[in-house]
Parts: sequence; structure tokens; C-alpha cells
Amino acid sequence: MVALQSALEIKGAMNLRELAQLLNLSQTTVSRALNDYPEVSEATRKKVKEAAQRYDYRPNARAQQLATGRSMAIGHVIPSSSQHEMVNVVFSDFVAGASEVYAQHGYDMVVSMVADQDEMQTYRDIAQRQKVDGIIVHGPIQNDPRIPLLSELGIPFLVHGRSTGVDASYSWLDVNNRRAVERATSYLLDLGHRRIGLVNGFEHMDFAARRRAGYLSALAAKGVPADPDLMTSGEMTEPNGYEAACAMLDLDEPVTAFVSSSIVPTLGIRRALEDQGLRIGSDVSVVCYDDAISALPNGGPGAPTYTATRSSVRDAGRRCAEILIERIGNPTLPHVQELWEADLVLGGSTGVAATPEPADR
Amino acid sequence: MVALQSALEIKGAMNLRELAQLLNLSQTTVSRALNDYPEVSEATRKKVKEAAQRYDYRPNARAQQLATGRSMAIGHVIPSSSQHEMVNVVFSDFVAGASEVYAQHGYDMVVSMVADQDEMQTYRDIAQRQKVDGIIVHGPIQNDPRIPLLSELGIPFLVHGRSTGVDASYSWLDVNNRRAVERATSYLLDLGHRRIGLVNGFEHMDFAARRRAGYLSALAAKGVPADPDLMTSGEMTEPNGYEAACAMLDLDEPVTAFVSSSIVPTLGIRRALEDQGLRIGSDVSVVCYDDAISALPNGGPGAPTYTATRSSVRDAGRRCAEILIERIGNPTLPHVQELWEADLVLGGSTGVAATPEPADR
DNA sequence: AATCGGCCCCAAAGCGGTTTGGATAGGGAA
DNA sequence: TTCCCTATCCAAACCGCTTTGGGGCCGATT
Repeated sequence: MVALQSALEIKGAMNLRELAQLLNLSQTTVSRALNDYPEVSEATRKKVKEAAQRYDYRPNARAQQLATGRSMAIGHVIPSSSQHEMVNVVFSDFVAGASEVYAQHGYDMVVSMVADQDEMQTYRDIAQRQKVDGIIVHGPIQNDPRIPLLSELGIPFLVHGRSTGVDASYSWLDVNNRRAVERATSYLLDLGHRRIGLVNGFEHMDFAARRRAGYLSALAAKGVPADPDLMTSGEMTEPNGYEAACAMLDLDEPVTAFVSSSIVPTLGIRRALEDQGLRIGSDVSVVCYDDAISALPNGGPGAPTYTATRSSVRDAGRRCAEILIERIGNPTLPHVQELWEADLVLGGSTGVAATPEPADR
Repeated sequence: MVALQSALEIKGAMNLRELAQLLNLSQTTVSRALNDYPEVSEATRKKVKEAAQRYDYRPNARAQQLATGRSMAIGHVIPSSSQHEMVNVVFSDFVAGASEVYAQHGYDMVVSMVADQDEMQTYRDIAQRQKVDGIIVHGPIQNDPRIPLLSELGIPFLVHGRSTGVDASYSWLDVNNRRAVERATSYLLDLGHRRIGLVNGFEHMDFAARRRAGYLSALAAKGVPADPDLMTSGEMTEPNGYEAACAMLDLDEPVTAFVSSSIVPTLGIRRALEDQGLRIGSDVSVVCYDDAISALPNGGPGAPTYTATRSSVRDAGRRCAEILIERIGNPTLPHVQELWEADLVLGGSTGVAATPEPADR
């Protein structure tokens, strides 16, 4: 006893065998007592749990994982190409939501950021080496090869977003990006705007392509021709928003309104407008896609709230985690496909078009 | 052979025993061949590696972890209290840097976001259950209890930042926050500013306390009294920057310059200045602490580059990962303590004080 | 020819849990 | 009293890999 005590002090950790020995019980019984199996008497269970508490016994996770066949971890692979798109700001809020749910269910989150060319290999590795029990796929592109790969590998996964062009059925959670931007654009058209600039993310990304489609569809519905000069796509950064806005404001027929893909490039758009002495809302309207990021909220004290299509990426993270955990528990469940509608929140950044005359060149 | 083939197709994965059987070799030999042990002939090694390749064999990570006693993973625990401080923007860039290095060394990154009251338990759990081989401590506060805890648990760890008040020696990497802000403040004083506002993060965070100390020290050196009205601390968000700036601009003796803790609140400061029709650089000077965040770079096309103390948080992430991995390899190494100096980059956001008269009340 | 030392390879024992297939004892039914 | 059943516990197998401690085999040494 004393020997064990001091061994404990030295080792700092204790294993099941030692604990069982200490209690004069078998490992089986101790394990069952701790895991609330019924074939242990209440008296014994109590004794065991008390001892576990006193000696601060915690089962070795690695051994547990091997024995149970579960890793109790969920993988997030982030391609480094989409670092600017994903990693910053948006991704971290998503992760915050997801990990909340993971913690509740005892899951860990393993994040790999990986170079593009290694990406498929990384998925293979993660799945076949059984590092995780499930995977969340971020930033799907059109015809995303990761989806058939993961289906083939047979590991539960969930796509945050969707991938047009992928035939197979899979689980996903997406915001209706097309509809959101369609409504935003429509709204601007209703206000009389005819020169509406789209500051989009990279359009090989599925969400960006859908947003573009929504933009075009709204224009088409009102019979307004699309103008390539009014559509840009690129990294969703502040400087990119600025440059795009400058270019569109310098056109012969400048834009009178913007649809922006995120609050971050919108900061750049605002800066461009200020440079030209234009006022948001009255001179030029801006609608942005608002992911409800905590560090950069839309609105707040004294801030002009942007008219925005809003959908919380943190909530999405939470829900994605829930769905995936459920699928891990029962992989034969039919695929979950959730399409969220974004709110269109009216703010002070939009107003009727200043010069309604369509300026016949 | 044919039977094994089809079994492979069904299972999707193959284990060492099966591979060994297929090759008419023992598991020992196969394992040694794959892991480049010398006691295997080149011919055999070649055969084994080819077979492994052909059957796409990958060792089960869980079994490997149990057998080797290493998890090949590094833990990051982020207290949810500092979500706004850490998780967003800054944290994700740090992680991007770190995971680059992890990938090179075959380590995985496990991230836990956890409620404050559970934090210590989480560390205990992670360490004793051996989920990871090392831990990076984020957002140290003054007298941070995590440091003695982790020392006691005997798991290699590295603090990003430092913790004043902790006696024991430990490994850390920090930026000289005090010096950086001291220099920034000094610079503003040299330009003739006497009413300099400090928009700081929460000052129980160690880095924020040090920055305040640097601010105060610069004032003291020039004999300028500190004014509590000119010092705020809080979340490093846009709205907070705005509110702090507004309050300081509304004082009887308003500020003529700001020292800001991050690019994010600086966005709010800029907004406050615009509201009052004040121009950055000429009317009011701003120096900010720039973590070189990719989505919100300082400067860029057409952007006024802020005068800033700059230090890349992504580089810090990279270096932290390197140090920790080294410590994991050899835990008896003396503690590494790296203090980085931040650059003071001059930009367009600072200028001589507009009204040099100290306004004797 | 007998011994020795490398070189290759193998069987088996871990790693630290969970889970299977009994064994034992005590209580109730016949 | 005898028999059976249930409640409780245990020894051993197992998860899939690494690593220890040999054991042949072969050419070289004496």
C-alpha cells in the first residue's frame, strides 16, 4: 500500500491493473464499475469509484481507443489554399461552435492544415489509420473530389456546404447562398439600382458560385443585363474588397450598389467609398453577407448596421457537430441534408438609387 | 490470395498481421521493414514496402500510439472566456503557423475549447489520459495556475506568452510587449502628444498588463502624468475600439493619439475618428499593435499603413511548434525562453501633435 | 573440424484498456 | 434437502502495433 502510494507519486498516473490490485478486485470488475455496467454490485461500484477519485485514476485514452475501436475525435482538414478564405475569422467561429458540442459529447477535435497536393493523401491517412471517428469537410469546391473519396473510405463525414457536380448522396449542412444573394440583389434592384457590383469569393468555391448564380438570377428576373465588369471574385480580405470597389467605382458607368461576400471585404469597400467621399446608404448602397463573427459584428454601438444576409457560422458549427456525432453513432442513418435560409436584415447601408436614370451611355 | 483480396475490398483496410501473412513473413519483420530498422535485408524491405504500397496498408494509429507510448499529437486548450480575445483572428493565424510545423513532423493538432470552470480538469485529463505528447498554453494570465499544474503533471508544454507571478521556470515564447508599447508611446510623446489614449485588451491577460506597464513607463520617463480616463481595457473587438475612442475624444481634454492593442479595435477607433471628422495622422495619431493577420493586413493597396509595432503571430505559432516538438523529443533539455522584439513600423497614421500647448486646464 | 560472430528472421511478450465466457456463492422453489 | 437461478466477480482473450530475446544459417577464424 505504502509502496503503491509512493509509486503513484513518482509515476503521477495509475493504471487499471494497479487500481484493481489496490482494491483486491479484478480489472474486469473495476472497468465495469467505472463504466456503469449492471453486473457490479452497488457497494463495489461505490468503493471503486471512490478509490478512482482518491487516486485520481483516469483511463489511458490510447488503450481505451484501441480496445473500443473508437477514437472519440473528429477531424477537420483545412486545405491551405483556402487559408485566406477559410482559416481566418470565419473558420475560427465555426470551430468555436463545433467544439462546444464536441466537449459535451466527449469528443476531441483534431485539426490538420495541409498543403493542397497532399490533401487527398491526408484524408486517406486519417481515415485508414483511424485517427478520428468522423470528418467535417470545409470549403467544398465544385465537383469536390473529397466527397467520393470519403464515401469510398467509408468514414462518416459531413460537408459544411455542398458541392455541385457530385452525384453521390452525402450529408451536408449549407446556407442557401444562392437564395440569400438573390434576395439581396433583388432588394437593391427594387431600390432602383441597376449597376450593382458583386464582390465575391473565389468562384471555384461552391458557395461563391452559388452566390454568383443568385446574383445573376436576380438580375435576369428584372431584365437587367449582367456586366462582367461588375463581378469580381478573389480572396475575402480587406484589401481585395478595396481594390474591387475602387475598380467598379471608376467605371464609366460606376456602380451604385455592392453585394459583398463577407464583412471583411466590406471593410475595404467602405474604405474605398470614403476615399471618394461617398456615403454609404445615401450615395452608394452596400449589402453584405454576414457570418455573425464575434470580433467584427455587424452593427453595434454607433456603427451603421449593414443591410445583410445573416447566418451564424457559429450555429452552423454547432449543428454540424451534432449531425456528425449522430451519424457516427449510427452510420446507417439516411443522409442528413440541411439547407438554412439566411435572414435578410435591413440596415442603414442601403437606400434608393441616387440617379435613377439608366444613363443611356 | 484471392480470398484476402476480396476481404480487403470489403474491409477497406488491412492490418499488419494480414500483410505479414500475405508475404509469408512475421509481423516483426514487416514492422521493422516498414520502419527502416537495420535488421532487415534490403531485398525483404523492398518486397515489404512494395506490398504495403500495393495493398495500401497503413498502420492503425491507435495501436501504434499504444505500443509506442506516443500520441503524435499536440494539444491546444483555449479557455472560452478568452474567446473574443483569442479565438478569433489572432488565434487562427497562430494555429496556421503551428500546424504547418506539425505536419512536417507528423504531429496532429488537437484543439479543445473549454468552459473556464472546467479548464483545469481538462488539462488534467489531457495529460493523465495521455491524449497528447505536449501542450501549448494560450493566453496566459498573470499568475496563471495552469503553469504549475502542467509542471506538476509532468507533460511537456510551452506557453505562448508569459505569466508574471509564476516562480517556477518553464518554457515560453513571448513578444516583448512592454518594450513594444513603450517605444510606441515614446514615439508619440516625441511627436509632441501629451494626451495619449491606451485601448488595451483585458488587463488580467499577461500581455495586456505588460503593454500597460510599457505605456506607463514611457509616460513616466517623459514626466507626463498618467490619466485613468486615457486607459481602457476590454475585449479586442471593433465596437470596443469605437466606444473607447469616442469616450476619450469626448473628454474635456481630448486625446490626440491612440495606442491600440490590435488591428481589430483599431478599425473601431478609425470609425470614431471619421464620425468626428478627424483625420488619422494629421488630426489624431494612431499606433497599433499589428499581429500581421492575413485577412486584415496593415497597409496594402490604397490603405493608410498604420504606424505599428509588428510581430507575426503566424511566425510565433511556427516557432512555438518547433520548440515544443524539440522538448517532447528531449524533455530534460533546459527550458527555452524566447523573447521577440516587435518592429516599430512607421506608417501614415502618426504625425506631430496638432495643438502642442499642453492646455493647463 | 569446431567455434565464433553477423545477418535475418521469428515467436511471444508487452502497451492498457474492454469484453467474452465461465466460476462461485447465496437465495428461493420444489 | 436438492436443484436451479441470479447476482457478482474473475481469468483470459483481444484490439493492432512495437520490441525483446532468442534461434538458425553461413562464412570466417583458429
